[in-house]
Amino acid sequence: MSEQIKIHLPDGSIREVPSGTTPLDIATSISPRLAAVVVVARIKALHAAAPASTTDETTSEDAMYAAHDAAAEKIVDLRHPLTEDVSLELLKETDPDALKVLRHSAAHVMATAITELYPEVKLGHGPATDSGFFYDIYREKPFTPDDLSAIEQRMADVVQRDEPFLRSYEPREQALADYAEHGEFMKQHFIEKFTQPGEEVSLYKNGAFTDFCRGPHVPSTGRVKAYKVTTIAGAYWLGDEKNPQLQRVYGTAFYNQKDLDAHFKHLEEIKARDHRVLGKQLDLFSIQELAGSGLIFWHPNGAIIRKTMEDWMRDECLRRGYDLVVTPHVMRRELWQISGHEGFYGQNMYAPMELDDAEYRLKPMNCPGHILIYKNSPKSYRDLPVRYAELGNVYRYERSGTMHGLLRVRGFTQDDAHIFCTPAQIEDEVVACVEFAEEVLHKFGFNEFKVELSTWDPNDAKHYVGDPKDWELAVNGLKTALNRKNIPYKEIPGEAAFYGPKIDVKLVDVLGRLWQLSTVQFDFNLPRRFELEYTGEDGEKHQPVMVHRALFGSVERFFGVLIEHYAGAFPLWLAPIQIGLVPISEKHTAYAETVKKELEAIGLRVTLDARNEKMNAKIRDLTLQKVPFVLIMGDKEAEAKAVSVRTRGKGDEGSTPLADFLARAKNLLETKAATL
RNA sequence: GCUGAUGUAGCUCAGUGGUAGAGCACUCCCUUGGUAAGGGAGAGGUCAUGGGUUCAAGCCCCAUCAUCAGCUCCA
Repeated sequence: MSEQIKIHLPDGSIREVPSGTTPLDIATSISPRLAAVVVVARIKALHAAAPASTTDETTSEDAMYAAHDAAAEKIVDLRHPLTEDVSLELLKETDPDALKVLRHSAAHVMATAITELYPEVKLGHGPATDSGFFYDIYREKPFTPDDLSAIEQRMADVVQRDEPFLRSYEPREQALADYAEHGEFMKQHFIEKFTQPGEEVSLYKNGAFTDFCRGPHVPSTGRVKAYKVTTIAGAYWLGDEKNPQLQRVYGTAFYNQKDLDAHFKHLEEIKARDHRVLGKQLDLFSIQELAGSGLIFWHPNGAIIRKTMEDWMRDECLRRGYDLVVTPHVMRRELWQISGHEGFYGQNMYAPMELDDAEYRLKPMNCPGHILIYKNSPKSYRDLPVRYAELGNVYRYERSGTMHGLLRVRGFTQDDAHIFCTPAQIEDEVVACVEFAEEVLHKFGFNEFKVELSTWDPNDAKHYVGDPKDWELAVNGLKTALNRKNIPYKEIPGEAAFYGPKIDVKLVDVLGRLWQLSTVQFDFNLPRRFELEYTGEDGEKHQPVMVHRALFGSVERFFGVLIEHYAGAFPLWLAPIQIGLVPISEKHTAYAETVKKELEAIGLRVTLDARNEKMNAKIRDLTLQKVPFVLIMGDKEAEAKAVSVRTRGKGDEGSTPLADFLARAKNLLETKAATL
């Protein structure tokens, strides 16, 4: 151990220390105060060979456990002995990586509490998540809310004891035997999966609690200062619904109470933006138990927004060279057999219904309908590309537990289009679709998005139609288009539609959440299945290819995301009530009526609150309805033909001539401004 | 579909086996007001649905439906 190693610190200094020195030693040597606040260390080997990448095809489960070890840069315990030249960064509580470590440690603290309270449980795994941590527990009896608070209280004891997290190693066979003896089938599985025979396995021990774990951890349980056990939910062992279900106990943790409070405040904010909550408050839509779950009723306030969105979309399609079509909701079963939907998508379709001697099925997609229109008359290469667009209502069977407000429903409207073109035209058409998608997102106030390219999984070929050569061609077509637009994208194998690969545009909302909406898909299969043709320049018959695209994706889902993005405070052009009029007393109502007429004349939706109420009450009610402009008028305004303007989010702006306000509103309306 | 929780007035929610409650919203009356709630009165409920236990069920038990948090699956 007399060998010296060099430690490079972030300030550029280099320390020469004996091998085996720990980050904690170094922190202490810098300053004892630093040692007290430091939590973990980030190190990077300076000369070592690149870490051996065991295999490229890691499952998500592998990745979950391998993440730390695979990275050239890694996070280690403060007690981790350093044995080679490294760059070392001591992480304080404020580092995001340090927070992850804390949460992982909090999961151990929770597991400690749980095993103390309920010795009969078997442990699964307990990782940190984006917003906290969980631990999967197997126990015959479900945990009750009382159990959760008992667990939380016991955690306080564990924290109080301030037990150090100590790493140790044990022969694999020994660990396996120990776990087998206690019936810890999940731990056995993890050891078998993540370690090799003959290896030593890594264990972490705090007090009497030991867990198979790669770490790293904070120095001791006392560091877990602010935490909460939040909820419990079922989770399948290894994510497979054929396996037994575990109880996943969720919690979250922070280094201090202030951050924990802020976290819950943030959750409150998210809840206040919840489209289901706002949908009720603003009377936008409802779901009726009598009608069935996953089916949306658009109330007047929601329907007027929808109309505005749809009008814009139709106009935009026409402007971009699409033709509008409308196709039926139910079509004969044979059609769905030919298209392949019955075979590849049947699980998601409503059951067939019998009418006369034929069977019909509700449409889950619009493509076959558009194909029939294409086939209805012969096409020449001069006609291509043919672009059919429809706001088509589709119905898909979703399992009962999966519905979620407007975001996951059984009946919805797709702004669907199918482009029939020659192979040579694909690239231009795909580029045009992606540009159109960008325009849609910008128009509705979303400025950030991410692009994914979903390809097939050749190992799972039975879920897809077509042969590998075509798939490769199609994927390359989409890639070329994306590259031409210089759009960065992430490739995701196994996520393609059954008939072809797709480009998914995921938008990022104002809270940074990702939503899957727009999609552009390539399809060579349906043209083949329906024997589509066009006559080429050479007079011969050729087969067109198809591009499917939906930009809102689902009008329902897009609307749901829009509600959350704007927190219900829609820009003027979309707001159901655009202007609220408040006469100060009843004697000003007549003047308000004349103002209302003038505003309506330029196409504004106006509400006049003529109730027998004080103006403050009226202002409050209109404000809670998130009306963009509230115009208040009394004697002064009536005399001067003016209005007193109250702008949403800004408040009182004082009196202004009515003509000026009309010009301002007109401008916002005509430009469809994304804010106010 | 699975695990757990929840379902009471239009909305938000109290109500631990003995005559269904509050606030807001609604209707009427009084009040006629300068930038987020004026005062009073009234009306409104097969306690999700269907069974069961009990002298007695909103409350306890079973089933179904729906919602919520997850899991799984997807626009």
